[in-house]
Amino acid sequence: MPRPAKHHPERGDARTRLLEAARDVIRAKGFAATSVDDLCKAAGVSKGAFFHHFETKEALGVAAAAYWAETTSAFFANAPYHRLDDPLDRLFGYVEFRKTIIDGDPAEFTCLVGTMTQEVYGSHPAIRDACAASIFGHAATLEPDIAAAMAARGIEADWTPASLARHTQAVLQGAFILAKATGGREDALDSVDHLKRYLTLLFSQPRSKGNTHDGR
Amino acid sequence: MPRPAKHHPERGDARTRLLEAARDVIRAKGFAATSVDDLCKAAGVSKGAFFHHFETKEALGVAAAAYWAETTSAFFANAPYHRLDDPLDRLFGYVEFRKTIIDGDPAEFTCLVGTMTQEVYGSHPAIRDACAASIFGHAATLEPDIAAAMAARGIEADWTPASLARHTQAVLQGAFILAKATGGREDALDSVDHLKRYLTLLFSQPRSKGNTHDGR
DNA sequence: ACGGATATACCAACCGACCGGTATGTTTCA
DNA sequence: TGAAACATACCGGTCGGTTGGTATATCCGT
Repeated sequence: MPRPAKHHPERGDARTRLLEAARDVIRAKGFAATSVDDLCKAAGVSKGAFFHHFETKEALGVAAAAYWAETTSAFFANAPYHRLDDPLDRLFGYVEFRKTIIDGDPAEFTCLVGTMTQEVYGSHPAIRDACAASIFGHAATLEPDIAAAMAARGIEADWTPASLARHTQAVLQGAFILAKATGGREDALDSVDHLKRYLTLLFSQPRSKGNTHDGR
Repeated sequence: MPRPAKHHPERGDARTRLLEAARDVIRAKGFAATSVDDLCKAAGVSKGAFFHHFETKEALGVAAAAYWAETTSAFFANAPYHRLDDPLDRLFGYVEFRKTIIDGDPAEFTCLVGTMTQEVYGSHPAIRDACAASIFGHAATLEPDIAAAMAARGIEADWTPASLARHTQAVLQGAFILAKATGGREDALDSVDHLKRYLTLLFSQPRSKGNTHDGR
């Protein structure tokens, strides 16, 4: 039985399909509850193919986290808010963009690496590290705008751009948990609104000199 | 449903030991990765005892969430910050108290029901509901102090005490994820500090409606 | 240009261990 | 003595992972 093969491209077809299946199924069921057979069925691939591309299930977890980091960073890099001139506007644009993503089922808008981190941080350090790299790498992309916004407004703070960037991720991850708990999006959106309000207050609260500017 | 009387209360009965084992093991390994045998071994009881007290593993998950709600609510109810006179002081006392708890290994200070929610929200609705009841029940205990603090300072806000209370839980849950990702507590503590700063800014806002933040 | 060696990409069948759960007791105590 | 509180042995199914194989693509000496 000759099967259609197309294997010169660097990344095989089955591998990508497995990674996409992992992204979807693990977000819905969690890493531990997702069996290799689940993944193979979702990807339309045999078990032999799975272990051809990934040494172990753990290795797939690591690759899935890396794939997530790749695809999401491209996704955010192409988002429209980057075209805004003011750094602070871009920061608010990011948060607003995150809000627009929160739609549909939690399995569709929540964070793969956040979910996996919480589940496997103790038992699969390799996956945990790959997830951490994704989370903190994404947070780091916010730092330049935060730093520029602070500089533009002469803000002297007892917090760093890095800590605020990571805090935004904490709020988002926590919002996802609330959304999963209720099954709805409202509490998550409310929490992101609180984050927006925090940013508004932070950047309209001159610590050093009285600078009067528009609140937004 | 009601607890049977203890016949021979030496060292606590098997049911409680299983619940405590569930609290510890599930926080470290997650619900799905924790087997019934794991729980029995950790609790020092036989498998027969497990299924004598819990119909299924899912039923144990529900009971573990309820046990968590019970024990944590007693824990917070006895915390010293409740003795403060001012409602806002009690709110900050709560947050500060949460900070002091963040110590040791993540498995020791993170939230059982937050972890379980994220993992089983899709596959075990009964557990998810029990976890949600614990999370939102705990958040609700903060509402009276928030409302009183708002009233005392004449704050008219576009947010409700309930939404702020839930936001505090979102930040804490998100902070736990950061802690699990890094293995350390610093990012978690930083995030809670941002929450404290947010509360400070919120409650030092001008009390009249003439403030300029549009928050959108 | 061509055949063979080699490597890649995949598949179906299979394996031992372990999973959640059960059947059948034995002990403990009101 | 009866029921609740445990314990032991076991079951069918599923788990992550292995085995042995096939079809195709690429390289290379001739």
